[in-house]
Amino acid sequence: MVTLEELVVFCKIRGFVYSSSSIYGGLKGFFDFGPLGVELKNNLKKFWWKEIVLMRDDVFGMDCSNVINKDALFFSGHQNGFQDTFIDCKDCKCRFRDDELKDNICPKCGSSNFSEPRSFKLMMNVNVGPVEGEFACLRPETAQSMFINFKNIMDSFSPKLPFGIAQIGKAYRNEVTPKNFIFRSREFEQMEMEFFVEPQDSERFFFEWKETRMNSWKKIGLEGIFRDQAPDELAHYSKATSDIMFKFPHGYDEVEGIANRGDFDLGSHTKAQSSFDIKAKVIANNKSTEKLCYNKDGANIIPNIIEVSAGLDRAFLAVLYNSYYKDEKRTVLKLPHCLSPIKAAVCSLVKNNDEMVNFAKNIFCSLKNKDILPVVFEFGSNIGKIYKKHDEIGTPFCITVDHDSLLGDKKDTVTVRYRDTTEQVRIHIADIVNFLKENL
RNA sequence: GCGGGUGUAGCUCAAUGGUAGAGCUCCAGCCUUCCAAGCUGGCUACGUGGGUUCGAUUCCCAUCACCCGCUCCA
Repeated sequence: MVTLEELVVFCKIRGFVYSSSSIYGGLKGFFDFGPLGVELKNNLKKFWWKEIVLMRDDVFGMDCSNVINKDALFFSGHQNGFQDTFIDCKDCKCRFRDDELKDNICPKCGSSNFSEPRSFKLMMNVNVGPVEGEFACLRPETAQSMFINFKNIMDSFSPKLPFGIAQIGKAYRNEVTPKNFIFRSREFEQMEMEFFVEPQDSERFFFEWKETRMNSWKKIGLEGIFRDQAPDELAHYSKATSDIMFKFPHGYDEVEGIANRGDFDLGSHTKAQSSFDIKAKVIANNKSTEKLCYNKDGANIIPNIIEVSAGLDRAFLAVLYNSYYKDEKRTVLKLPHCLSPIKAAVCSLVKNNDEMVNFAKNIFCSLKNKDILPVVFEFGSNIGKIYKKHDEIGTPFCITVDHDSLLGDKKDTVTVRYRDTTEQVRIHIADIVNFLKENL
């Protein structure tokens, strides 16, 4: 199997992922997606959006701002949970939260030789407006903006439970240790859906969504395993969480979490909390301006939430890793066709024949006009090299114009080469578009 | 943030206290009827900043990035 190092090099030389700000030495935990990377990423987003929003009639899509009001993160529990002061013992190198230290003596070694207290802020603050000072945060997850838009969706669409709100977007966390390439970074993209249900239905929908999500990944060739979180590792909001894990160079790891969040989120962000029977432990809220409830048979209830939350960058890495195939002869990225960054390459067998090159160029233009995209035009001095390159980046089909295409009984035909088998078939140029539409 | 390791071309790797070589890739040209062919020519590197030294890619320090381990991962 391919190692992470090889995959990082592959991503760089083939234009999938570069480290951010690389000509200035890079920036830890940040990455730039290249021309092929952005196509693959967009294809993953398209696939998810179709599964979660377009093919259902009970999920509303949104695209919320990346900057979020600090109050939202205070009442969500993030502000308190993710800001700590740490002190390091210089003698035994252990780290303690400042509230763990009594009498300035290290519990491990008894030393009192400590570093200065250092504040760890796991959320990224951002200065909003021209006056200096911290006024807002970059969101640490896309979820909160969907919870706090609950009332807006209710007002605009009057949906009946159960229904969902979905969003794809960037989130930011000051991870202490970004690692494993794009697996853990400080700016990342999430694909999240919050599904609002009646409280008594929450367990049923939790299990239903687990199955739905696992099956969805299978459609793009990812075989995952579940890992149910133990009670003591659950996040502060969660009643139950199950992770879907895929194989990575560093082992199986989490790409998506399915969580039963109970009434924590709407309970946290609603006003008039005491007028509801909120089961979760929430912070008393005196700032929210709206009741986030649902009228069921004349009674106002707080809906429960089942969350499906996937890491797009992690899915990207999982797809690359699990599609990467290498033997003595060639490297092939066996991507599902719907994810391939380039759908087809139109090639001229040789480049010192203007008629052949122009013939191929015309096919290339016609494919573009028929919306077969992205498609590229190739005329090198060695057709084998062109095939090799497109095998590596996962292009499903190479369409090649040769001498037979120009005259004789095979005039106006081309060869189509299959990425996965290297087999070729000869088809008439009038059939290319249909062939691709049927096979992509 | 701590401890350990690493840093020479796009990639893989050499050499050297006296300003660096190769293979592959890439670009241009010639040639070529299908899976990294050949020939000719060409571009490109000592992570960054200081220090020691007549002179540093080489020694020292710092910094940045990457890897391993710890802490962390809502």
